[in-house]
Parts: sequence; C-alpha cells; structure tokens
Amino acid sequence: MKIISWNVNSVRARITNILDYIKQSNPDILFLQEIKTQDISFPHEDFKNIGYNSYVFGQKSYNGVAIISKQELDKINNSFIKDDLKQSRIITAELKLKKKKIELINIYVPNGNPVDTEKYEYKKDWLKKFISSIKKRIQKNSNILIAGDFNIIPEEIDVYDFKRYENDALGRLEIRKKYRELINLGFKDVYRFKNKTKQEYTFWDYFAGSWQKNYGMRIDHFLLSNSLIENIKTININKKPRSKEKPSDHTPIELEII
DNA sequence: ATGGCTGAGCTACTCAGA
Repeated sequence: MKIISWNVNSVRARITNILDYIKQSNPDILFLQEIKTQDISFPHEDFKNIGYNSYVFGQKSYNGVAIISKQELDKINNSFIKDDLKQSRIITAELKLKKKKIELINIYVPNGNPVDTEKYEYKKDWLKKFISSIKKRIQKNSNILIAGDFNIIPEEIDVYDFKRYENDALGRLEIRKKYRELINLGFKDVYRFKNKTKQEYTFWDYFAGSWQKNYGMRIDHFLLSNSLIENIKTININKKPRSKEKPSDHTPIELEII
C-alpha cells in the first residue's frame, strides 16, 4: 500500500505534472494540498480516467485539500476541527488495511507569516485545536496516519540555514514545540524515524535559484501512530517532480506500508 | 535577501505563499 502526500500549488495549473507523476509512482492513495480551487471546478474526470476516486474539500483561490484513491474510502469528513476562518485545510477518511482501521488525516497547516500578526495567531490557534482533536481521536482509534504540509521545520537539520528561520513562523521554537507536542501524543515522524541524520528537503522557493542551490526545507511530513510502526516498509522524498517544467514548489513524500 | 517568483481571479493588480 503506497500512500503519497504532495502540496501541488494548484491542482489545475499542475494537472499534467500530477497525472504524469501518478502514472510513474502508482500510488494507492494520494493526499493533495493547496489545490486552490472549489469542489465544482476540481478535475474529477482526469483522475477518474486513470482509475482514481477524488474526495475534495476545496475553496476558491486558496488552500484546499483532496484525497485521491484507487479504492473507495468511507467516512469522508471535512470538519475535523472548527476552523475560525472557515479555510479548507483538513480532510479525513477511513482506510481498512487487513484487520486494522486506519484514520487518514490530510492537512495543510497555515503558514503563519509574518510572525506577531493575526496570521501567526491563527496558525498557533489552528495547531492547538488540531492537537486537541487528535488527543480525543487517538483514545477512540489508536491507528492514525497524519500527512501533509505542516509548515513546520521540526529541527535545525531540516533547513539549509536554520538561523534564517529561527524567528520565522516555520522555524520558531514555539511552533516546533507544537510539533513535538503532537508527536508526544504517540506518533513517529516517519522520515526522521527511518533517517536519523539524513538532510533532505520537501520544499524549495521559486525565487533566487533556491532549487539549484538546494536552499530547501523539510516541512511536509508523515506521522504514523506508534501502533502502526511495524507496518512501515519505506519512506522516500521524491525530488524528481521538483525538477520538471512548471513544478510545484513542494515535492512528494512517499510512504509504503504493509 | 521582509526580496524574488508563481497562481488565482480577473484583464490591472492585489493577495497569498514560506
């Protein structure tokens, strides 16, 4: 079972790249973030034509998340938290894997910049609500997979120049502590669990030749509840899509579970 | 490097991203 997460920075602007990538990587389930469109203008047909169902929580212009899946998924839910700004940032579903029921949670965490503004407060509040909901969920179902664009640099190793980001909304200790708080509820950051010292990134800015200079950061993550650790087969950051024409600024992170 | 580049909505320019 291959599950992939990718912030595509507009599903419609990226549709050719996305379809090519699906054909090459053959995921069972694909989490998309920043689809930047409403449900009504989501390219459902393009995914249907290559054998995938689409479950979409979109909005006009900004944000938006979707789950693309070969098999039909149950219990699709777009109200995992109460979002004060009513932004489309979480979609959840249930996956049956052998005898386990796994709650799939696809997230697009607010960016939060600039710090010391209402945007930063929104990110903090959003994370607080999210952690609180996860705490409740994990008491009912211990099998949880959270993946998406967290907009959090977990540790110094996860960015090309930490000093530049230590007071940024992605790297501030206050925000990184939220990430640790979430993990301490009973999760593993699968990439870091499998790669203790490796320095790889999932995002590179469009400007100033960031990609060419490898000025990147690791802000897209897979968290698996401790109950599912034994199911991990591989975790991989696939840099190829970032090198294509008209790329997203993020690249996919790929998880295989058995 | 609080910049520069990209996309949406719309057709001139602002907002948002990280």
